[in-house]
Amino acid sequence: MTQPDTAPNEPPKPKRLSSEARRQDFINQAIEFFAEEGFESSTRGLAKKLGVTQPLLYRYFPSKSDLISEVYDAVYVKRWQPEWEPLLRDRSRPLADRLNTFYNVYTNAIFNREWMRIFLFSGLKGVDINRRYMQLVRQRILEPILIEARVEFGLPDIPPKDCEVEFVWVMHGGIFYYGVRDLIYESAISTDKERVIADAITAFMAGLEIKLNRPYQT
Amino acid sequence: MTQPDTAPNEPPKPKRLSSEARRQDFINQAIEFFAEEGFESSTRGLAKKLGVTQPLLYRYFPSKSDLISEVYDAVYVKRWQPEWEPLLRDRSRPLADRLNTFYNVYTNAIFNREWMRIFLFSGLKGVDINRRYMQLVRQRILEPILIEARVEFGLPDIPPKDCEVEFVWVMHGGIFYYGVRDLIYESAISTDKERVIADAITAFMAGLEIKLNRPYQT
DNA sequence: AATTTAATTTGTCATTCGATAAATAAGCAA
DNA sequence: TTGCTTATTTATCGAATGACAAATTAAATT
Repeated sequence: MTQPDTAPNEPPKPKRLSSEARRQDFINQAIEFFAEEGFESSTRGLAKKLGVTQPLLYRYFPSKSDLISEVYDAVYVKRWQPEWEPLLRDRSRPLADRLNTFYNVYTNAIFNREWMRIFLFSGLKGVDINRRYMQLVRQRILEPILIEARVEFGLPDIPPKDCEVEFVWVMHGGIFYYGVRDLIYESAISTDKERVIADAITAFMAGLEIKLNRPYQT
Repeated sequence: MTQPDTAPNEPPKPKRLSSEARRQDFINQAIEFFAEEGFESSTRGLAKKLGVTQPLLYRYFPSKSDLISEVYDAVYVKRWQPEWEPLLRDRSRPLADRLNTFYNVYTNAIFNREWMRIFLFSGLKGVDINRRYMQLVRQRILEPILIEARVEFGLPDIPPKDCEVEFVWVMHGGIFYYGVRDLIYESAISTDKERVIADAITAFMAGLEIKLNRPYQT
């Protein structure tokens, strides 16, 4: 159980975390705290959760809103995986397969209580990073899906129409809202996430084929 | 422009609203206020919007949380229309038609900034009325849709399976999330609500037919 | 061990919060 | 008008809030 504090001739293990590591620890716990209590909750409540006094927070963050910005950054930016887009664009596999894989890994990243609640809280606050996230989803996920679909259906490679993007959004939103029901409202019925995703994609692909093959509609 | 205050031999028009009418006016403005600012916002801010002083609120409502309960009631309960369910069950029309009509009138009722924001705020607070609303949607909308679908597809009339309800939830949630994007995130692309709904229902019906005709899957 | 540096706490501030009591103003009935 | 009732404001309480300065403790360095 016990480990030597340090090997011979090595620098002694610091008893404290580095300033940066401690800061990160504060941010991680702040994610949990604000996700549960909302961003209006007090810095004293957070300090209590951290086991420190409230003024200490101001040693690590200039203000409450700076701390909140770091929380946003840790949740929105750092949990986004760049490999998601190439996964969707891998034409060696049928699009339905790619969609199933993608939505399983994507929801593995975002279907947790902290992420979901922070997303909803920040959306209600109307913060800019929320808007940027929605644009990221559109550009890196939804529009690539439409481009891949046109290729798979043998249709000409023209840019997606707005109402087509909207159609992908509805599928995406349906899956997303399943996560909201599961993790926020705790009212999901089936917890078989893979099955829910597979069914949503089946309907989406069927609907998309109908939709894309009606060129006379705007 | 000017009107006589009262006709002869009629009781004089009261210069003040009745106590109950004033109370209702306060509730209606409180809906706007809390929808925009969140339930954590101060009673002083609300009083300012009402053009009265803050202690006056305590003449009409015993406490802030009582006022909030009245807001919930006005939004969740009083805006629910009982005729929605019979509309879905009207077998003289094809189910896809009924779904289109229903989702157009349903979204007319709930796709407004106040309703949406109050729903999201209360969901994050985990209040009981939110849970009850989700059950209402399931029992009065989603399960009836599944029953009607089985009839239309000529399938035996057995109770809906959980994963089937989940499938309807995903369609419902996709449409709902379109409203969230439009009214909360203000990131909706197309504002042609009817079209978005029609496309969602096309995909849903196609997917549902596939799903219900695979009896060997649980 | 002595000294320096960084981490943390104590104490406190001005402001804002929900709520109450008492004073005032406005409408109504006689 | 006069008196009564209700509506509204003024003044205030205690608690909680974000933030700051100074004092204290603990670790690291010499």
